[in-house]
Formats: sequence, structure tokens, C-alpha cells
Amino acid sequence: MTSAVHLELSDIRVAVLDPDSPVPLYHQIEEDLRRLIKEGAAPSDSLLPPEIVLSQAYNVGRHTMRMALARLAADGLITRRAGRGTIVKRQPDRTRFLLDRSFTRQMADMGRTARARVLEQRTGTIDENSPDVFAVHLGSPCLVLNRLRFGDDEPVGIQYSTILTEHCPDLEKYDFNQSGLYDVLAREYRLTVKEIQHTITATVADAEQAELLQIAVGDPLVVVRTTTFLDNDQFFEYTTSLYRADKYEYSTRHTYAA
Amino acid sequence: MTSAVHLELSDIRVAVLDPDSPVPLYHQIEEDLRRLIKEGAAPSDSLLPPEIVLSQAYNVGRHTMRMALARLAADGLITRRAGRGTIVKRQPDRTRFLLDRSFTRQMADMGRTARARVLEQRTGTIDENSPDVFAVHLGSPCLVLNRLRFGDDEPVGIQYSTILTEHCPDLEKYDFNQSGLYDVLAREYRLTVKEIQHTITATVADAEQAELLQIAVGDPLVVVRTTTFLDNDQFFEYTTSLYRADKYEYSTRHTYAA
DNA sequence: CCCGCCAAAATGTCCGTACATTTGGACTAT
DNA sequence: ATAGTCCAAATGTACGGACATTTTGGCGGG
Repeated sequence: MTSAVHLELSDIRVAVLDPDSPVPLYHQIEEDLRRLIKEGAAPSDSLLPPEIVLSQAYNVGRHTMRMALARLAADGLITRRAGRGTIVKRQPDRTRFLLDRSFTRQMADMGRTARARVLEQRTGTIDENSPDVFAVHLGSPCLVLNRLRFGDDEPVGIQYSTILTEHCPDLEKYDFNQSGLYDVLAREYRLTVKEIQHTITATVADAEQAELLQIAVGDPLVVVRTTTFLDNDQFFEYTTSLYRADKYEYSTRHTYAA
Repeated sequence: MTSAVHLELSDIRVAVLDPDSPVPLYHQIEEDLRRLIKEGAAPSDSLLPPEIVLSQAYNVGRHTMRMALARLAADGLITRRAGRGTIVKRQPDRTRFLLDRSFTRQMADMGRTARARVLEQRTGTIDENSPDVFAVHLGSPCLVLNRLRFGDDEPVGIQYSTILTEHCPDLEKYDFNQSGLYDVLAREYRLTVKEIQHTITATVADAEQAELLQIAVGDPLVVVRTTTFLDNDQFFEYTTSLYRADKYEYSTRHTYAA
């Protein structure tokens, strides 16, 4: 069974490439290919045209084309094999991953009501004490927002958030006791989160955390470190969440990597 | 506060580079730099020599050097900024797990050696004390396999597995101190796991677990409950894993569900 | 003393070339 | 038909150069 080349080169919008843009060419190409895959012009299991042909279609060097393809491969959208070609991978069925959403939405999906009590809310700037993910944003204005989260009036977790406010000035004026963070961002700033990255581990509660969560010191907590990205893969927000292990579990499902 | 260049170029073992090896040069260099970072020759927060200097030290082109550095950056070992230089990141003490692969494969991907010590291995049948997922398999033969897992001879976690043996008779005769479970299934029975479902939460170590994992009672553990399915979505295996929270973290990335 | 400008250093982007390796298919000989 | 050989295609690896952008720090002028 050989895969035919399905992608029509005419679908490639060379016009969108702007050599004078601050966005690198390989990134513009990467985005265009993501669009083609997403919109079905390059369906799953189809073979992409070879590098050299693509590079001519986009009117760039092979090296630039390879950088774009390498990023797509690293992200799992395509598979490349010498001698074979570049194949669009079957996209995982994301609809099963129902927990990849805001706390408010998660609780609503479970038929519970999400609430928040703001523990701290202040503006600041990114400094060298910030987590590593902020390294390239030193000096940028940000909002620090620490909240105790409830599900049906029962304390479930504590969230320590740092949000870059370059794209959402005056974010600090909102009352996050009343509104969810993502709700405000969408309604007031038209900002939509595109991707969420989680890192999960465990810890035990200290005195302060135990007091807030109404559990005992030393009880287990699930640690979820969350990094969110906007449409253009721009880093946006970092949150460390501590959830009561007796009230929280995280579920996901993967295709096995042979 | 400027970081001095700490890495001694004399530490670079150009001798180890073999242009005739099937292993690419950039990969050999990557491994050498990993070693230097791991062994402390390039400590955290130190500045690495510039690309061009490194490429001369290794006697390769700048492009090859950049490929090695790009892989280290993608892996989070170093941070690079134009004008500033290349900085060795503070290394998290945790091992970052992706759950779409076996423990053995995960360790191999990270350049570590997976080992196992079988704690218990016996045949049995599914009874009413089995987890809920086995409800429709009451009376079926199974293998109970409890293992202590090591990465580079360091205890990382405990895995309590129950495997349905309808499709793999005599599975109990293999020595799982020597071979990974999925390796045996693939090699001896041609069985391939297709999908893995995880549920993650946290707990604290009891006396027995602390002893096995060489930690203190009450230290945090990551609980991963795993259900695996074969090609035809047929339920196959259930494992509860307890991982040391100081050695384990789980990472994933999703598209946001608006 | 402070501020702004400028130069040096370092990484980032982009181009070109050459050859190696892998793969799959066509072709040939049996 | 079948097995083995060979070739073309595609990606992988590695070299080179050129210029852009970012950062840091030094140097002067005010």
C-alpha cells in the first residue's frame, strides 16, 4: 500500500510569506503547513511533496524548509523517513481528553460549581526569580494571581498564576473572586488560549496549604504546572496548582508509541 | 550578575568523536555535552563557550555544532539567547515521563537503563477483589506481576500489574527480572499494545513502600493507574504504579478545548 | 554622574553545496 | 513466479558563507 501524494502544491499560499516580517520564514511556513493539515488539504497518512519541491514552492532554501519540517516532526504532526518521504500522521482524537480546559469548565462538566477566593492579586514585572519559562520575558509586566479554588464550596486546590499582561493591560482591575481568568480574557480582551502544557507530579501539604485546603499537614497533593500559549504559539501564562489528592485525579489516553 | 565561562575546553574529549561511526557527529557531541553537564564540568547557571569556539574545539562546522546545541535546548538542558550566550539550566531532579511508552522504552529514550526486581509473580484468576475494570472478566486466568523499577540502578517506582493471559498462555514462565513485559509480549506472542489510558493522582509512602523506594514514610508518591488495550480495543492489562515524586513528573501538551 | 551612542560578541536566520543512507520499485536472471 | 541486483528518489548529515538581531559593556559628551 503506497500513499499517493495528496497535497496540491497550488494550495500553498506563497503570497502569505513575508521575508521582511520579524517572524522567521521557517515559522511562517510551519504555520501554513499546519493550516493545510488542519484544513484537510494534506490529510492523514498522505505523503507530502519532497523537501526540495516544497522549498521551490515556497521559494526558500532547502535548509529553511527543513527547519519548518523539523518543527512539525518534533510536534508529532508528521513523520519523516529517509528514502520514504514525509507522511502526515493520523491526528489523535482530542475529544476524549476532556480535562484539558479551565478549572471553571472542568467543574461545570462534572456538574459542580467552581468558585474562587483570591489570596493575592498584584501587578509586577518578570524578574530573575521567575520560573524558567519566563526567561525570554525579563522585565515584562505581569499579574500575579493566587487563588483558592472550590468545587461546590469544598476546597479543592490552590493556584499560583503569573500572567503576562502585554496583551491585556489593566487586567488587575477585575475581580477574580467573581469571574474565571479565561472568561475575562475571552470577554474583555478577545484572547483565546490555544495550547496548554501540563507537568504533573506530587508533594505533601505544608501548614499553610493544609489550613487553606482543610486537610492535615503531610496529606498528599497533586502538583500541576501549567504553561499556556496563545494563537501564535506565544507564551502567555504559567500556573502552579496544588490539588487535594483525595479530590482530584487526572485522566488521559494515548496511542502507544511502538 | 554575569556568569563566567566555567566550562574548560580541555574537558572536551575530541578523541571520542568518530567521523566514521554510524552515530552522527552532532549526536556524539550532544552526548559528550550531556556528560559534561551531568558530571559538573559545566555546572548549572554557567555560560558555555560560544558556538564558534565549541565547533573549533570539536573540530566540526558551526552548523553541526548548532544541531547538537539545538537538541540540548529542545530537551531543556540549556537556554540560548542571542547576544547573551548559552546557559546551562538548573536541572530538575525529576525525570520527565511521557506515558505513551513502556517504562523500559522511556528510560532508554532518556539514556538511562531500566531494570526490574520482581517482588511477586504468580498466576491466578480474576475474582471479586480485582479492580472494577476486570468486572467482565471474572474467572479469567491472569498473571499477577509486582515489580520494583529502577532507572540507572536507582529505585524509581513500584508497579502492581494484573495481565489477562487468554492471549498469552505460559506468560508466567518468563523472567521479568531480565526482560520488559512489553518486550516479551511483542517477541514471544506478537501482541502489540495499541492504546494506554492513565489516571493520575498522589499519595504518600507507607513503611513497606518507603523501604523499597529508599525514601521516608510520608514522602509524596505519584500514583498512575494504567489500563492498556490491544489492537481491537480489547482490554488487556491493568497496572497501578507508585513513583517517587522527587524522581518523576509527567508531561503532556494539548490543544485547548474552548 | 548619567545618559546615549556605538562597537563587539553571540546567537538567529538563510542561502548554497556535496555526499551518505535508506527505501521501494523496477528489472534481470534463474 | 521468485529471488537478487541495481537504480532513482527522498531524507539525513555535514560543510561552507553571509548577514540580521540581540545583548552587554565601554566610551564620551553633556
